[in-house]
Amino acid sequence: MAKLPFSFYQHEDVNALAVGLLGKQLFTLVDGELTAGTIVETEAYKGVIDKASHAYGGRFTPRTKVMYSSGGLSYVYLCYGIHHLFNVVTAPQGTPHAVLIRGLEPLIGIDVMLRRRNMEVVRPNLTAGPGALAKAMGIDKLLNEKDLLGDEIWIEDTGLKFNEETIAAVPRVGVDYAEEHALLPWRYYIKGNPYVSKPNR
DNA sequence: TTCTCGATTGTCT
DNA sequence: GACAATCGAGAAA
Repeated sequence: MAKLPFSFYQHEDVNALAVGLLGKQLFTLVDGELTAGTIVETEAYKGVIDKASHAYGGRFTPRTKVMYSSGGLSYVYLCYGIHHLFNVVTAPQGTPHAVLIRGLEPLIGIDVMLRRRNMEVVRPNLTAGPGALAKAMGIDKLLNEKDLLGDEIWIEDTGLKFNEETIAAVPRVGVDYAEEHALLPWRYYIKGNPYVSKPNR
């Protein structure tokens, strides 16, 4: 087991990176409690040319500035005033690409995840969906702008590989406002995995 | 300063 | 299947 190196996050091709993150393991150490899970669903957000991205058109604000940093940082933000969503910042400095983690298969600290989610038994909705998994992993805005090579939140390579035919590429969720970009198949997931989120609507 | 609305989820009908 | 919850970023003034 080894943390993904700095170089992993520097690729310009955010779509390839979103696929590459599938099967990797996301760890958090929050309040002394270790949790981890396998990434089974991601979405690519392609910087300034992507209408669904917060950095579309080169928008540079206090919130989005972390996306312009060199890859390998976390980008956590609050959505709908309720849910924290966790992104991996990618690409070299100046290119605001990011990958949203949407689905996670629990591995370590499942009891901790259940407590954080106020659940009794493990069901797929424990960590299926970006808001749900962030809560289960203890991710909130305090984990924004963290170095993914640090000891609070990081990603490890397990050597797990998937055949191309087990990876689905479909349009992203919840970005209808992005017009023609809403149709781009930049959502990736492991076919058949129960921890893949269900599109609402 | 004020106003609008969202990369969602859980609950109720 | 419809809808409320809830708050801060971003834009306009």
